[in-house]
Amino acid sequence: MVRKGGTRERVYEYVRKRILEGTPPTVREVQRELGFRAVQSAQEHLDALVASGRLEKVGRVSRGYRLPGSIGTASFVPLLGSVQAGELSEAIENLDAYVAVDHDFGDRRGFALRVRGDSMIDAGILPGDIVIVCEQPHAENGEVVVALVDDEATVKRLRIRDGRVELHPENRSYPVIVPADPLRILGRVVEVRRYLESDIRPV
Amino acid sequence: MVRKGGTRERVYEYVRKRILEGTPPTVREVQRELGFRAVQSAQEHLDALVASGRLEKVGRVSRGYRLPGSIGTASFVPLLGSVQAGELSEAIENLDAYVAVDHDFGDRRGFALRVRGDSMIDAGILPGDIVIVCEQPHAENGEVVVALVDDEATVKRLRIRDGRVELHPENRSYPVIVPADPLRILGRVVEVRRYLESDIRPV
DNA sequence: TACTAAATCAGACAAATGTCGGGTATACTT
DNA sequence: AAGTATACCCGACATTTGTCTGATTTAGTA
Repeated sequence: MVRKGGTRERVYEYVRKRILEGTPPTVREVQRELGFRAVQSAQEHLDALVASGRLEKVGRVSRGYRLPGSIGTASFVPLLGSVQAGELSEAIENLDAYVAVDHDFGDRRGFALRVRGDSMIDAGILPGDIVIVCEQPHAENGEVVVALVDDEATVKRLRIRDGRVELHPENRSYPVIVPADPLRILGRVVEVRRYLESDIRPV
Repeated sequence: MVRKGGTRERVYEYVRKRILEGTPPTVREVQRELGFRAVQSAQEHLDALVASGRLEKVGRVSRGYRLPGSIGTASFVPLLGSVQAGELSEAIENLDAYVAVDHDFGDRRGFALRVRGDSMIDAGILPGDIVIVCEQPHAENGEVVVALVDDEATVKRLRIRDGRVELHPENRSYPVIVPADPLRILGRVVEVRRYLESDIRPV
């Protein structure tokens, strides 16, 4: 036996690579890749990897191996061109473009929004950028949020001064917004993206 | 038969949903979901969807349905904390963090790099931002590139003036870099990202 | 009505696939 | 020497899965 200690690692590396590529391998594909003459050899390595928590397994279905903790399972969130009034759900329903995210939204939903205007340019958020948003009705002081102002979604930094809620643009040319009505927050921005060349490819 | 015209669409929606969730369905899973009493019913819808180009199929393996054009098949690129000298390949080998991208790199490889310094701040690239890079040895005038300067990777905009190559920061506090030796370009920046809260989750 | 095309169903087969019981060899421990 | 754990192998079985042939139903049309 020339290489013994490294076999387990090679199995893991191969499975991980296949999962990240989008197609978890079958047990026999692992067997062939590693050169085992018995299925059981691959199976035992996989079992051991699952037992040690480095892999997870969903039922006894084919290609059922995953990376733990939903890691590596990129999800897609809908890209909304614009959001108006309270039609967030409807806007999400009708959209046909998605962007891949590796963010974990937990119980909440996520969506993406294309930024209009340069009111956040000093925060490095340029017109045309895409923000990834975690849908939630509340946010804390200092967080960048998507809020409804005049029935249109806008990206601003939330400030709370003396118990009063303000929306601060990060551009000296724009005024601070002090909402008269209770502010409707659509979500909190968790990521900013800029595609420098290719368009977003609709999924 | 109450709903007939919509069945094809329902099959497509289901398959797409499953693919985006990371696990393409088997033919019989489609059958069960749609309530068909025959496998063939699901099979024919799938064949039709493939024939019309709305789905793609890889060989006669299980769970072999994909969205066309590698769309929806998010891949992961390695996140490099720093790149020095010519050790790009080695740096990629050793990394343990990945970020999900929906960019299509074609034949080329992609990687991600954390930006140091504020030399590109006027281009909306802040310190700590992550750039997604398409590995390529050449770039065109005006493109943002990752290049080796003093054996360290740096992000700058490439300018070609009178046949001379220059690296322009987008921050008036920094000088234009005019490389003495032939410039070594690691790749072209195709995307800029900023995670506002959570750390990158290692994959 | 007769014809046609599409959709669905019925049944089946071969290959792929997950799983299991038991065997062999090696290294290490007691 | 005996025991034990690990890694690997052999053969096999039941499901799952992709695929095929043919029949039935339904809707539309000449």
